[in-house]
Amino acid sequence: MADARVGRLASQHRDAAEPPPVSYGVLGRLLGFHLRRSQTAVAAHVMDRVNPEDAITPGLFGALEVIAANEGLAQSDLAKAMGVDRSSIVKAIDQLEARSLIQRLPSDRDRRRHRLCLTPAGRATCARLRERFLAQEAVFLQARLSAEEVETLMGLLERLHGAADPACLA
Amino acid sequence: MADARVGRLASQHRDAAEPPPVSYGVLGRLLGFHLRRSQTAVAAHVMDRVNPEDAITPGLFGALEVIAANEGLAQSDLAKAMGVDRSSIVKAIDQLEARSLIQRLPSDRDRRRHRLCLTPAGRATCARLRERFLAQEAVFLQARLSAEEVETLMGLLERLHGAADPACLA
DNA sequence: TATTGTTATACTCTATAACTATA
DNA sequence: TATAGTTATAGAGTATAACAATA
Repeated sequence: MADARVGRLASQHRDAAEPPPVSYGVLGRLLGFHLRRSQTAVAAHVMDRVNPEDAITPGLFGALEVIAANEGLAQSDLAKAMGVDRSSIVKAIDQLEARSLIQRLPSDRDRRRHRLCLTPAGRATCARLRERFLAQEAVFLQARLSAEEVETLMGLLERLHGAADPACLA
Repeated sequence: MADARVGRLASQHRDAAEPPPVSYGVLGRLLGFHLRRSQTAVAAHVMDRVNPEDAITPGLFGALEVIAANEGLAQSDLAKAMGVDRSSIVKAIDQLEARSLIQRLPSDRDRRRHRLCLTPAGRATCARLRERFLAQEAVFLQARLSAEEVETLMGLLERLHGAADPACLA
């Protein structure tokens, strides 16, 4: 998902109106279209500036951050929080563990469960990435929206999906 | 799961709060997170009610709609409009053509190009899907936001990505 | 030389189903 | 029986690189 299209639109071989005035039809009135394009644009911007050092994806950082905010949670809980099947989490956990950012620790209450915990290195990396993601999103957003508009947008999106953060108050 | 018999199993680790109060940490302040969750939620809602009859995806409908709004455009133009590589479009076009919704017609100006055009059936299907997508998005949105808030949201997202519709005025 | 469509290939993300070990 | 983690597998969706035909 590199999406590094910073390249030029080289075709200058025609006269005046080069860019084909393609119409999006009804897509301009479909929220799903705008959501997808916006999500892609933000992810591409952040990935282009965060990835080089850490080779991390937004999804992988999301998992790391949720583990950091809920140390000791089980993989099933993480999957539920991320809105994916528990089988889809395994490889992500594998990657984070292979980088020594997290550990699967045994639970003594229930020997089926793995308690997901950050390593000291994981805590440091997570803290660094957290600032990186916040900072780079800010760069992207500040070029396009006012601070107030960003707040409005966040609030509307939060109401759109149900995955708000009831425990974020703590 | 209808948890009718609470007395038996419910006491282990399900004492007071049934849903694990997982915190999302900083994700709640990251627009990328909210965009992804919202996009997934809208797509799932629409897919669940549009798909059964037509077996179409938002992406496939998007391609169909752009072709409908720009009949005769080339595959490269469609790819550019959709924001993907031209090689990624081929299979989508194949599918739409296999369902007899569109045709690849030869261009007499440039024999490398294929002019993408809808069949009569494609025009009918596109019109039907267009209403379906609009209607089902409306169902989803009306349960969550006011009409004014939807307008605000659309406007903000449109400014977030650059893929606005300059020709949508027509 | 550059562009269009195409193919081969690979990689990511995701889901389903089945397995195991626990509970 | 039900749950937690895992594996195998499959299917979208995307990208890169190379190719033939054409410009």
